[in-house]
Amino acid sequence: MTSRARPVALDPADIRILAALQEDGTLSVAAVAERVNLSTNACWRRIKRLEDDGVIRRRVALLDAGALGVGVTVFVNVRTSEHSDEWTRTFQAAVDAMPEVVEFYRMSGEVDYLLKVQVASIADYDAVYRRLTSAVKLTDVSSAFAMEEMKHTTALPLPTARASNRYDD
Amino acid sequence: MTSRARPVALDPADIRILAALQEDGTLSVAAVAERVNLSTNACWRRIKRLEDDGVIRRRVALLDAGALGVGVTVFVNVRTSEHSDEWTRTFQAAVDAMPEVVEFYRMSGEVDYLLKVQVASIADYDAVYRRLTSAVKLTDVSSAFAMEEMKHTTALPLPTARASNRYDD
DNA sequence: AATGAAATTTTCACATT
DNA sequence: AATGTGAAAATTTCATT
Repeated sequence: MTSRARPVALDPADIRILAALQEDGTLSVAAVAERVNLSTNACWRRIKRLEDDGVIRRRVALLDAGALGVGVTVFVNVRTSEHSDEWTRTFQAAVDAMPEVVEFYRMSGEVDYLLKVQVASIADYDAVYRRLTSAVKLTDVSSAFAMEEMKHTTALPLPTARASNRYDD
Repeated sequence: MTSRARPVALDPADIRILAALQEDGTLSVAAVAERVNLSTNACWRRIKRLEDDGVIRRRVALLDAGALGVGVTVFVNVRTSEHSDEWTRTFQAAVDAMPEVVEFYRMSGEVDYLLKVQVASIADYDAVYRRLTSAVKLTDVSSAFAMEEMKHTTALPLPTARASNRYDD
C-alpha cells in the first residue's frame, strides 16, 4: 500500500532543505533558501526535484488529537493462524476502511501484526475492536493503552551533513 | 512534552476543512473553500481560527523513509523497575536527543514504555539500542521489527458530519 | 459574508557558468 | 549539472463595507 521510494542521493543542501520542511512546512521557498544559503531559485528547483523524486512524499496539516477528542492511543497486537492471500486482503481492506487505525504493520517475532488506533474513549476502542474482529478471524488480540505521549514527531532522522549518503558508488 | 489542546467545538464546515488539509496541506485557501462551499474569505478566517485554537497544530512535509535510507521500523517495549522523577527525566532527555526515536509512550499494562524507532539497518538499530540502554537503566527491553508497512497515515479520524461533537453542552 | 487591494510567494522561461 | 535574473500568475492577508 505505502509506496516506498528507493534511496536517493542527497547532498548536504538537500538534507538541510528536508530538515527545514519536515519541521515547518509553511516556510516559503525564500525562507528555506535563506537557511540553506541558496538563492530562492536554486532552492525552489531542489525542492521541486525532491518532490518529483518522491523524497518529499506529501505536505499535510497535523491536527491535535486532544482538540478533536480522539486523544486515546491504543496499540493492538494481533496474532493469527491464517496467512492466505485472501485473508490478508480482507484484513487490509477492513483496516483501510477504519480511519481510527492510523498505523498497521506486519511484524516479525511473537506478534503477527501491530495496529495503532486513535479513539475518543475506551468504549470507542471497544467498538473498533468489535468491528475488527468481526471483519476478520484473529487468533489472539491484546491491547495496550498509551497513558502519556512523551514524544511524537513525523520528522525522520536525517543523515548529518558530514556523512552524506551516496548510493551510487 | 506534547501540548494537547482541550476539545474544541467544530461544525461540519470545520470538519471538512480539517479533512481536506490533513490529506493535502498544499491546498490553497480558495481550493479548500470550493470543496467546503464557503467563500475564500470565510474559509480563510476559519482556517486561521483553527490554527489559533491549536486544532491545526502545524504543517509539515512528510518524507519517504525508504528514499532517506531509514526504512527499518522497530518497536521497542521497555520494562523498568525505576520510576522516580529523576529517572524519568533522564529517560525523556535521552529519547529527545535521539532523532531515530520518532514516538515514545508511557503505557498501561505489562510494558512500561513503547518506542517507535526508525533506522537504516539492524546494525543501526543495535547502535540506538546501546545508546539507550547506556543512558538509562532499563530492566527489560524487547524489540519487534516491522516487516511490512500496511497502513501509515497522519490523518486523524474526524467526527462525521452527522455526529457533530459538542463539548459545551 | 463579500469586495478589493497590497504584499508575498510560486512558478517558469531564458541566459550564464 | 546546477545557478542567477527577471517577470507573470497565483495566493495570502487584511482593511473596509
